[in-house]
Amino acid sequence: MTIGKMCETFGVSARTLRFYETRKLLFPIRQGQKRLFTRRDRARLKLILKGKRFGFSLEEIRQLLDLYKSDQDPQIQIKQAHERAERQLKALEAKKQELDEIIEDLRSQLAWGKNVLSTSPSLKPTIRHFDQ
Amino acid sequence: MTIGKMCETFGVSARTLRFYETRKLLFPIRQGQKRLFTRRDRARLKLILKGKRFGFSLEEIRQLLDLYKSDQDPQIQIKQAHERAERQLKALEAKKQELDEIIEDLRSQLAWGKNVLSTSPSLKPTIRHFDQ
DNA sequence: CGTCTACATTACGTTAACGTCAAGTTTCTG
DNA sequence: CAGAAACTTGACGTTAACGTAATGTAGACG
Repeated sequence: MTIGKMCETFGVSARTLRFYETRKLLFPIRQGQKRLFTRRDRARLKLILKGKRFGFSLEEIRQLLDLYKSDQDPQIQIKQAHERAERQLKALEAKKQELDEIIEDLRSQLAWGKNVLSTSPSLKPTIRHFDQ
Repeated sequence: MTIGKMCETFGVSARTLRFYETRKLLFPIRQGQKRLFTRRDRARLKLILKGKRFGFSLEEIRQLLDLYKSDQDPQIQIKQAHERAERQLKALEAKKQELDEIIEDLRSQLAWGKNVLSTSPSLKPTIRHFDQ
C-alpha cells in the first residue's frame, strides 16, 4: 500500500507516516525509493492511533509496540504493559474528574451571568461578572 | 504586594507574573524598579487562573478582561462573553464525552488483557494483545 | 563596609507532533 | 515524450506558556 493510499485510508498526512517511521513506529518496505506499507504496518498504525486516543505519547506507544523485541520474559512484559495501561486509566479518570468539576463550575458561572443579564438590564456590569 | 508575596499567595512563579504582564494581563505599578501588585491585579489574577481552569487560552482571557476597554456597548459585550463561555462549555462537554468513550475503551482492553493473562499462562502473547 | 536577599532585564531553551516549504526523482497518462 | 501526479529527502518553522540561565542593582542588616 502506497503512502497516499495509507493517508486516505487512515486520515493522516504523509508527513505523519514518515515521521512515525523516523520514530521507529512503522517499518514500510521499499520498492526502489517508494515506501510500501505492509499489513503489519497497517496493524501497527491502528494501534498507534488507538494509543493516541488513550493519551499515550508516541514514545510510550513505541515501547508498547516494541515489547517483544527486547530480551525480557514476554509474561513479565505483558504484565508491565498491563500495569502501565492501568496507570494510564487512573490518570484519565482523574482528568475526567477534574473536567467534571470544571464543567460544573463553568455552568454555575454561566447561570450567574444569565442572572445578571436578566435581572439587571440597566446595571452597568463590572468585570466581576466573571468572578464570584 | 511584592512579586514574591504574590507568588506565595497564588502559587505561581515570578516568571509567570512577569510573563502575564508582557501579555497585558496584569498591570503592576512601579516603585522604582520594583513591581507592586494592586488589589486590581490580584482580582485579575484570580480570574486568569480560573479562566485557565476553564480551558481558555491566555489570549482569550485577555480579551475577556479587556471587554470594557473597547468602544462597544457593555451590554453587547457581556452577552458576547457569555456566548463565548457557553461555546467553551460545549467544547468541554464534548471533550468529556470523548474522554468517557476512551476510558470505556481502555477499560475493555484491560479486561481483555487480564483474560489473556489468566486463561493462557503458557500462551506466548503476540502484539495483538493491545489490538482486538 | 561587606554581603545577603529580593528584585530587575534580556534572551535563549523546552516540548510534542507534526506543518511547510524547497528541490529533486519517478511514475503515470494522454 | 511532455507534463502532471506522486513520491522522495532535508531542513527549518510552528505553538503555548512558561523555565532557566546570566548578569545587574537596590535596600536591609549587622
